[in-house]
This record gives sequence, C-alpha cells and structure tokens, in this order.
Amino acid sequence: MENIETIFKEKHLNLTKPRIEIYNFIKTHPIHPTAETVYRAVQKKLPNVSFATVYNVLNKFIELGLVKEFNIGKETRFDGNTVPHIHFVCLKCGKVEDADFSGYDKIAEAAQKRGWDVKEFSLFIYGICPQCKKSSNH
Amino acid sequence: MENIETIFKEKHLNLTKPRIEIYNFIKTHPIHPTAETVYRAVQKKLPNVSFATVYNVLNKFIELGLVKEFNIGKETRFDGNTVPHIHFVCLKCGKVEDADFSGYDKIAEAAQKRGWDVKEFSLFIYGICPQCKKSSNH
DNA sequence: ATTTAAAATTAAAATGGTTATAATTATTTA
DNA sequence: TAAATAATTATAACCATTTTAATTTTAAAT
Repeated sequence: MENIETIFKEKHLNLTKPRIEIYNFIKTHPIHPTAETVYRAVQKKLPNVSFATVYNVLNKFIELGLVKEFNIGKETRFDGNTVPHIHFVCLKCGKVEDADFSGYDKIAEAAQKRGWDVKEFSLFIYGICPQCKKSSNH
Repeated sequence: MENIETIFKEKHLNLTKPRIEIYNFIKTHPIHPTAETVYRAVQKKLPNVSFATVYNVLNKFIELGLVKEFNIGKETRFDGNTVPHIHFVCLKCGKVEDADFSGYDKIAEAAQKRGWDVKEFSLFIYGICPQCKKSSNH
C-alpha cells in the first residue's frame, strides 16, 4: 500500500509516464512547487510533456486526495503532503516549511462550540525564517 | 481615528467616490466578497465605476493594511476585518464566517521553537455549518 | 505478441480574472 | 477659481489555467 502501482490501482488511475513522473516529483520534493516548477522538473525526464498534462494530472491527483493545492499570495502551490500540518512561510526568502500540528483538538473544539463539523483546516504562519534572521544581522 | 476622512488622511489617500464606496461596503459587509461582488455593490451607487478601479482600490487598501486578501479554492476574496481571526468555510453553502481566535500564543510558541519570528498567520477551518447540518436531516 | 477499446496526452486555441496603458476627469492645495 | 497632482475610465494586454479535437498510449483480451 505504498508503491506507486498499488496506489494508482486503488485510485483507478492508469500508469502513464507523466503521472509517474509528476507523482514521484511531488512526493519526494517537499518544496510546495508551482505548476511551472512541476512542469520544468518533469520536462527533464519527459521532454515532450505539455503544460496541459501537468495541470490535468495535478487536478486529478487533487480530486483523488493524493495532492493538496493552496495559495501563497497570488501564487498557486501544490503539496504532496496530505497529512494536516502547519505551513511556515518566510516573508523574506519565500521558503515554505512544514511542521507537525498538535493543535487539532483545540480547533475541533472551537468549531464544535459554534455548531460546525470540521472536515479540514489550513494553517499558515507567515514570518521570518531562522536563516533570514541571521543573514540580516550585518 | 475611526471616521473615513481621518483614516484616509493618515494613509495619504485622496477621498474619492469609488474609494469611499468600496471602503464602506467592505467594512460594513463581513461577507468576504469577491472583486465582482464589490464591483456590483459599488455599481449601484456609482453606475460608471469600472472593474479596473475596483481592483486598483482594493490593491491599494491591501498595500496600506486596510483590507486583507485570501483564496477559497480558486476564488480570491477580500476581507475588511484585518484583525487576526479564524475563518470557518462551509463546504456545502460556501458561507465564510469569522470567529475570534485565542490560540495565537500557541502558534507563536510553536514557531519560536523552530526559530521563526511570527508576523502573521491565517487559519481556515473547512466543514459544515449548523444551518447546512439541519437542512440535510430529511 | 497483436489487436482493440478506452483513456490519456498533446498542441493549439479559448477562457477568465487581473493588470497595464493612455486619455480624461476629479481632487487637493494655494 | 486655477494649477498641479492624483485617480478613474475604457480598452487592450496579460498570463495562468482550461478546453478542444486529434493523436498516442495504456490495459485487457485475444
């Protein structure tokens, strides 16, 4: 239940070269890429891949819950990590870093008090990363 | 420090009709409107207003910290409430409701442990609102 | 291994939200 | 009220994303 053949079979997805490359790239690179970054990465392996395919495949993955999509500012980003987690976004260098999230109970509690059923949440923290803090000290 | 003349003066914004209407609409309607919703609302008062002006004014307000922008799915929304708060998003009816947020200390703590300075955060909770829960029971 | 049907990919054009341009109009200050 | 500055308007341009229609690839059956 962890190799790509099994996962694609479960999701009734044919194993195609673009899907395999896109899947492997996004699952092994936790950089929250844009569609263009994915396109450029896949193009190195499959020179004839098209932008339409990148979008089609990413949207299919999202539909099936294999990938998440979000926005940072006006930019659309994709995330192969579908487990709920915090995103730290550095306002200086633009890096997006993941962190485990242990506050789900508190969020669920806050929601239930107001009569909501929580299905999902997204928490973004914007600030300055340790590296950028250092490099601004001079 | 709360009437529109004072605020605009502080921000070095000329008092123009479109700005006044857009400001009043977004500050008195906590509906997290799209640019089109703002446009349609303003158009009722100023029939000759253009989409370009709506975008220009909203972007100027964002730049000056009078308005916030975010995305729900692929849709860009605007928010006159610039105080950090939770957004509850109903997955059924699409409503976006605000709630106070009392977990800032926990977020700041989590960030500082990892060496980040927190400047801002955004927390979206997706689920089913009380009204939609009721109306699906039949 | 071939064949076939279904599904996916491709290149190109279309779409739609947002922004840039240049001319006109409104606002501020004196 | 006039002059200088700033904002608005209509229009065109832009660009990320989606759609279209033809071609290619995949999966399954022979």
